[in-house]
Amino acid sequence: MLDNALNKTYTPAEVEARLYSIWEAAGVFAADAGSTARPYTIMMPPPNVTGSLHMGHALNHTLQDILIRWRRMQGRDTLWQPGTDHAGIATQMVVERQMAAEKLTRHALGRDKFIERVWAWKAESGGIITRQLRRLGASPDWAKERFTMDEGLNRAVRKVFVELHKQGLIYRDKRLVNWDPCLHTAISDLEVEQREIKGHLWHFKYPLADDASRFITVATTRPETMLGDTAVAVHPDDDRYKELIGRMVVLPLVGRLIPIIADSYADPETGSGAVKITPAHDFNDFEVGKRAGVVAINIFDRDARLNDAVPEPYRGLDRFDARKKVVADLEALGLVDKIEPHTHKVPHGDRSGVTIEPWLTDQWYVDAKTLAQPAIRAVEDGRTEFVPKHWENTYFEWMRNIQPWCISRQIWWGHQIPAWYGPDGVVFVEEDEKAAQVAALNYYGEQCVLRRDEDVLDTWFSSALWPFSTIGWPDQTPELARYYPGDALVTGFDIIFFWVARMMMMGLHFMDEVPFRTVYIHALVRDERGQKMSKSKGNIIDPLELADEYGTDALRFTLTALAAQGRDIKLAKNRVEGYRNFATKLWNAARYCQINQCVPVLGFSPVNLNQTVNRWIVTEVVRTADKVTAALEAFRFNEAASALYQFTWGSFCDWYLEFTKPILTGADEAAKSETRAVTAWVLDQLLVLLHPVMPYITEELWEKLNPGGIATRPSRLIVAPWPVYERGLIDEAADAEMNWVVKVISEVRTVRSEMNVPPGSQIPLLMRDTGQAAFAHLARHRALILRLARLASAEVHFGAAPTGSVQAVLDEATLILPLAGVIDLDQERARLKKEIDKHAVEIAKVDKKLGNADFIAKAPEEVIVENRERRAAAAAAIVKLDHALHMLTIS
RNA sequence: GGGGGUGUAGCUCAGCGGUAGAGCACUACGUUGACAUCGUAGGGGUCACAGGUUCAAUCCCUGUCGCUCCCACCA
Repeated sequence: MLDNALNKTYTPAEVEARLYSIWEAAGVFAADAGSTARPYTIMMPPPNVTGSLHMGHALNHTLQDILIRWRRMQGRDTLWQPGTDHAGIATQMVVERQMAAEKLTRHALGRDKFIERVWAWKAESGGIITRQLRRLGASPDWAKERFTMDEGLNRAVRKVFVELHKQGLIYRDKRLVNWDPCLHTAISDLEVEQREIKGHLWHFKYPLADDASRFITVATTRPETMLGDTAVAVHPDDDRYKELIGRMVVLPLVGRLIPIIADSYADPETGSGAVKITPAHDFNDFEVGKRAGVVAINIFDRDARLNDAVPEPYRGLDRFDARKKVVADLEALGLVDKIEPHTHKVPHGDRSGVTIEPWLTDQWYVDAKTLAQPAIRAVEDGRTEFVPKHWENTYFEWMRNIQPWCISRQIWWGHQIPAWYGPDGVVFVEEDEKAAQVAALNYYGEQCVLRRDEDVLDTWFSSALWPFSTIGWPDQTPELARYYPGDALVTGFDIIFFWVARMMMMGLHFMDEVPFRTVYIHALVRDERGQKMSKSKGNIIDPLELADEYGTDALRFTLTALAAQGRDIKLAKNRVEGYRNFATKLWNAARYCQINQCVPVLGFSPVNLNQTVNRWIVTEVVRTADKVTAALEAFRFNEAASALYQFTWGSFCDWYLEFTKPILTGADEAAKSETRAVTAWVLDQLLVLLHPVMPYITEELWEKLNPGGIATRPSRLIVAPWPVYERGLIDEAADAEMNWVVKVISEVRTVRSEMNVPPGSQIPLLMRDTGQAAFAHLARHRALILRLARLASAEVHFGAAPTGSVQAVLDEATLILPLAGVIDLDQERARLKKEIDKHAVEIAKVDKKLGNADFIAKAPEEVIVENRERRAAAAAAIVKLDHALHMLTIS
């Protein structure tokens, strides 16, 4: 028993590591495919192997863990599938940066050696993030941990690629891509971010070929691209230029003759109304060029330096140097019409941060448009639901306008594309080289050397398969049958397009069923001023530092309490501090219970209780459990947290534990033992309800408060059953009685404060004998009434034969209070008069408005007269008056 | 240009047809035998603004303004 005595405070650091390893060793996180229980599945968004835990992860995984722990306690067979993502570009960058310090480049090392090195790095550092998730208390099925590049997932990726290719849903195409000149790879539209840049708009004059004295003026923000111009476009209806359509201009600096073409893309209202066309380096121009049948001239190399397609003086120049030179040279020729300051959005690579160039290359694409159709319908039909609902708009908007998805990347770290080229460039897409050889043999009729495509797939390609690839697909495993589709997906809105949409497409295509029923989109965590946390702003709050300082449970509770739907989370440190205090409060309540020998009683059931206060707290427990369960079902995490907080601190600590003190120190042994048993029971229920949010402190208390072990009480809270109560436990009468008590107490307090009763002195509180037969149960409430009086520093005199129901007695108490002879009636009258005068004008209006002149006019006098004996009536009248005034202000 | 979100106490935010809520901060008093405190009470709000629907609007509708996010585009 002594071993389990609670220290004065809770020390998180001590218990967290110990309890986590106990849980993990006990295997309670593991899903059980052989179980008969209903499964509940959450696919963890795999964090990048390069990652370290930030506040977004902390929120994301806390919420998932709450759901998983809660469902586990409900008896569901939970699978929380963990894993990490190989994060192609990000990881490659990390390793290359490391190598740069050793003056090494990946090209010097060679592909195989480089990849070896990345694997070595992964082996060394890849576990950081999962260790950090453990510290958060996350309880996924670690034994099933996967990596997007492990063998099983590789196989799934290859199979998906090959099948989609055979179905014509993956194809190779030459078109403009977003080229990252720093990373030397194409990236998808989603990996491009537009940044506002203060630049210039240069207006150049292009002379007409057949009349060098006439010019057509074009404007550009990227002067260097003029070296690749192959046309000038004007609007077909633009009268200024109609006669020029079909004539040629001489492209300055280059000398190339290029046509003036008509295309409605040219906006007569913008600039000069004429626009230069550079098909190889602008997405719009590419389309215009295609329509007009003009050639596309590529003027950049992969570093975005000018290549040999431009005149000699510009060759090899960086694009920005070339820009300066082009402007200077045109200026020298007098061909610069004007230069205006111009602010515009410029595409940047989200990883490299450099300006992206549209560049003409061969890449692999997914026909997203086709795959999107079933994915759109699934959400329309409600087979998958977003919470909050409005994110469905975002999803639809993007899916309905979806563009081909460029999936090839010119990097080394990732899933190498399973495509092999024959000597003549014919491509064979197969799951492995052997199959490709067979296909080639069939095609050529002889063995030949095949060259594998060097590119790798976009990281998100493999993540898109996560919901089924991790549980066995393409094999038909029991896990695949049991855990697909998942129940909930918990993620941030920033990856709805990157990940959620693509899982929907792939899941529906290959599994013929949505990958998850509900997508819960949570908010972004910002700093306390509402700024996005970022390294460059230096406003990052490290979740693990907070966990060190205040305890993991306090951090988890904070995030939960702030996770309201529809608003970003502004995280302030003092919130965490507040919830640390909450943990301390809980700890001390438990300590109080222990000191008072409130220990769980074998076979105890909270029915047939004698003490009102006990029936009341049981009622509160049931209501709180209902609220928490309903809140979790609706993903309203903050409501769950708030119900738990209010119950724990308000109902349990402030009211129940205070009210029962007189009982516990009193002489009524039956009442005492009942109260002890109920107190212990309530605390147990509370620990159960709090466990999903605050797993550590609750588990620790569960253990400490159960020294002997009770057969019916699970030894570990993590596997304790989530409560389902009998409706009969709700006792409305007890609830009403307690409300009366509370009301009386507040009445006494009000009187005290209004009468300026000096501290320490007492108000006599008389309990009038109603003259009826004594009720036995009044005696039961004696302690309660005494407690009430003590709280109010009142003195209680029981009549010779206390009678009536508790409520009746308390009712009498309110009536008798003012008769104690301490109230200064003149003072009271003046106070009321002042109150009424203050609202005289309004009263008159109310009077008219309500046609209730009689009551209002007489109210003051009557109220005061009545009040000489019944202060409560006066209070009621004031309330009525206030109500009337309120109605008035509305009208 | 298109689409969201949001505007409630000094701060951070809940609530969302029926007399305005919490935490923190502030003030006063009380507490050191569960509580690195805790308790009780208090001050503090035309619920952004203007219309509309309703017996009744912070809540629903329309519009305006502010802040913010996403997507597209600006030669």
